[in-house]
Amino acid sequence: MIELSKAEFEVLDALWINYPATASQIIERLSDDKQWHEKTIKTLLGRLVKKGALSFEKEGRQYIYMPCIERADYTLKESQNFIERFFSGRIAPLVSGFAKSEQLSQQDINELKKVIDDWEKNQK
Amino acid sequence: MIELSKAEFEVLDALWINYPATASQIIERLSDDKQWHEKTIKTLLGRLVKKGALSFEKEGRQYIYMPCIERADYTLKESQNFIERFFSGRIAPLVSGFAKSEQLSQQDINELKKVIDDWEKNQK
DNA sequence: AATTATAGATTACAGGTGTAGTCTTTAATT
DNA sequence: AATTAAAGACTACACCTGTAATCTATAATT
Repeated sequence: MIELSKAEFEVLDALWINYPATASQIIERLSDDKQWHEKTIKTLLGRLVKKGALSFEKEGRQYIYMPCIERADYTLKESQNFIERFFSGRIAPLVSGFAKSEQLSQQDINELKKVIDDWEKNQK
Repeated sequence: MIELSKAEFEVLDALWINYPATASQIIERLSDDKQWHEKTIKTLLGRLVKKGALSFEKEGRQYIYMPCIERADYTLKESQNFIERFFSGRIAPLVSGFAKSEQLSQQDINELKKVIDDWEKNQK
């Protein structure tokens, strides 16, 4: 699996919003939340290309970037990894930890119920 | 929050199994799963002390280590952090990702239902 | 008492990461 | 055509991390 650092992930995340996109567009998108220097983002784009998470095509003197991996795939793998490391691979203890510390809203509960519901329908 | 590396967490995790404990006991516990050199584990213990995750008392020429933080607290914070970074702070999309990729067993579902049940009882 | 073994302290070192600055090339502007 | 500006390439550098090896002090053994 491709391993991304936190900062690299955030750059890729900005691309996932809408792609293909140029470096300037990505920099623009990130400028709301982050105080990153343009050069910093360019460095991260380069590292993402090197790691195989992005590809690009030349257009004039700019690059047009495209993700090579899907967000859902990446986050699923990270989630599995996380749950393995901290909860021996079981998901309920994670949710239970949230419940115990009052981190769950009624909306979370409703959404979780729906996930369970859909899962059960799928079993039949 | 105290930030631990993966390796540091695993050492602390071995201490959480049962504490207080000496370095040798921790090394012993880790030897089943890990091929770590004794020196490596000592280094990690030192870093954990420096980060404030462990304390110790001298006993003869050994140290007796104690965790300064609880596992549940640490994993809860890591979980919040994780879910914030990857799922904008919402937990259901994580579970949903597992469901979609057939990562959920009937047991997981049962456990999740119980968590929801307990949560609802607690609301009344 | 002298020697040895062992615990912890200190040092090492390469690769990853956050965070840019400088260099080079080429498109755009004067 | 000459100059400037901007894109990407390359370089930098300190701190973190994994993974130990060496140094130092002291408890244990001969």
